[in-house]
Amino acid sequence: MFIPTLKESPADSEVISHKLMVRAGMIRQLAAGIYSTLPLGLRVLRKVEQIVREEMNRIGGQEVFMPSVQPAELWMESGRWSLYGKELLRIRDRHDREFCYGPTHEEVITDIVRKEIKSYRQLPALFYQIQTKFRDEVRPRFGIMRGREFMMKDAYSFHVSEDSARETYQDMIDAYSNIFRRCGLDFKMVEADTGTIGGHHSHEFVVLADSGEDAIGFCDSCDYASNMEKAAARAPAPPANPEEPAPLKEVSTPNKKTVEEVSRFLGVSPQKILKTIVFETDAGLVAGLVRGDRQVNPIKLKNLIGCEWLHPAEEKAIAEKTQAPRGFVGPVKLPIKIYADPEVPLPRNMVAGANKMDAHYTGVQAGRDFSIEKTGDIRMVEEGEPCPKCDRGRYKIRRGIEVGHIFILGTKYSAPLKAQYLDAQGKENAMVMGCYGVGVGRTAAAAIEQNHDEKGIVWPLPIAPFQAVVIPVNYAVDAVKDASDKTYDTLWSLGVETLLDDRSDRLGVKFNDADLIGIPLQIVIGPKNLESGKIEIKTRKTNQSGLHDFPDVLQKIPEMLKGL
RNA sequence: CGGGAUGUAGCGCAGUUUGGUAGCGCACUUCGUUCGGGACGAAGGGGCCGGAGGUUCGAAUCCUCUCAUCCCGACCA
Repeated sequence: MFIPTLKESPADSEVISHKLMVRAGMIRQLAAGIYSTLPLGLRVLRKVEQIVREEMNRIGGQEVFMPSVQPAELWMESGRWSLYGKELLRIRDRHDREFCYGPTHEEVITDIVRKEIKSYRQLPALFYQIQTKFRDEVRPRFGIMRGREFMMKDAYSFHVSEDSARETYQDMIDAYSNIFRRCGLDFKMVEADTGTIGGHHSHEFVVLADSGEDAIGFCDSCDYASNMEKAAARAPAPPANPEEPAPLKEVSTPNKKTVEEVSRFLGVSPQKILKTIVFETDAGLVAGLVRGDRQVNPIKLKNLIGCEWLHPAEEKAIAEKTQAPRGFVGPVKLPIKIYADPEVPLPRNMVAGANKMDAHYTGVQAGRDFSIEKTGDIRMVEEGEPCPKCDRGRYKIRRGIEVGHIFILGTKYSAPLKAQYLDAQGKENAMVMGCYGVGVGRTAAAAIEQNHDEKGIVWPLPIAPFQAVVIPVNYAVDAVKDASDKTYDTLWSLGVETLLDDRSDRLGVKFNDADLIGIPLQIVIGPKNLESGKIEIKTRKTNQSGLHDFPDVLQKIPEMLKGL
């Protein structure tokens, strides 16, 4: 088998899974975020795929295979042709017709279903596929973990009702839990924002790893867990001793722009300063107001406003509306809508920018000095703060790799694409949809992140490319060759996927490569042990080895594997 | 898309400051000796120094442009 291992990691790799996949001869890079999968790597992907298939089939999923190249019209119909942005790789054919390389397949599956499924009697329906997707990521990185082209399982369900969708959603939760458990992963299911896919109910499956790109918050006491995009803050308790309202007063704060500078200059704690961040949105400029020691969570803010998009406003746009440079913006007499965190309107005297250069107000009171358009949780939560769900828990914040994401979409696609069914009363309704993704390559990479040591990969048995590797000490010695070949053949006949290292390299090379590619069981066959009828069996994970009778032990190997 | 860095043999790198026609380690080929944890010796093969243009008698080296890749940030199922 072609397994081009490397002693040194390529210079352009950063995370451990990327280094090890390249070193183990699983993948090679072709362009930024685009990888070829070599034989060993493919065997792992196929293992993950097979587990996914089994779990999808178990809950009634039917496998399909949809085109990777999709016509623009379909995307225009759903509205995403203009919404999706540069991440969508757009291409033209020879007739100058527009297409895209599919980043996901809601449009295509919905097109199939709207044409073929007409009656409530045909619902619910659940389809899935395992396909290569392309998303033209701004910055691909971390090897196969954040590639532009990647293998993904995507599933789509169609229902007559929200309740029905929720049933399938629950099935998916079970299936996904099985998938990631079977892949040997330590994962968490967390509440998530729906992002550009849309919908209103969503969970991510996240593998805890320091190299992960997602931050997640979870309770150290109950089962609450959420992506930091969404992690809820517990409603603030009103202060025990409300402060006597002080008059609004302007104070000079020359060149004090940051919360920290103002806090030090005026001798007030950051908690008593109002942080005013101006955002540009499709609904115009808005201000997000949080306590000085907090951070605005733009996604929560966007959801509170109910707008399509939002980003921090340019200095120029701020100046036009407020006559104040950044750092001196405040809510008092601010001519734009104010959205505030619940910590803001508590009865306290606050400090805020005076909307003019080098000045702040003290004694600011929400309600009296400015009015709030809408109050809601719009801040980032922090490590150690109280859990929003239970009374005892505290937030923990960790990084993780998103390996699965499930959504209830509602009618976001079925309505514009007119995927309708006739109900029992003969009335037309839009189907309720759900969609469910698993990053296949990312799951394999995540498994490496969680299962490796200084020598290389330590594959969990279910996704190991092979279960055993036969290492002849010297394949040129007839007795060793015969015993090795016999072991190899016997193991395959016993259903053990086995690799035979028949290279003429020195033993050390073979051992090191075997450790690197992480096959769970190493079977070492050498002339000395063979003379006394023994072979050596070593487990990769524990590095423990023992001598066993040859060939009798071969029959016991399937049993030994079960114990791993 | 902003900031930073790097492109020299299959891989990892030196050489660039101070211009003189390319080197080291690993890998590869051949021979010999080795052979239970990345062997040793000898002899070899392989690079128009990312690309284009310019300066110069002469450019891997200096200048301009360009492309690629990586890192940080912004963004993101």
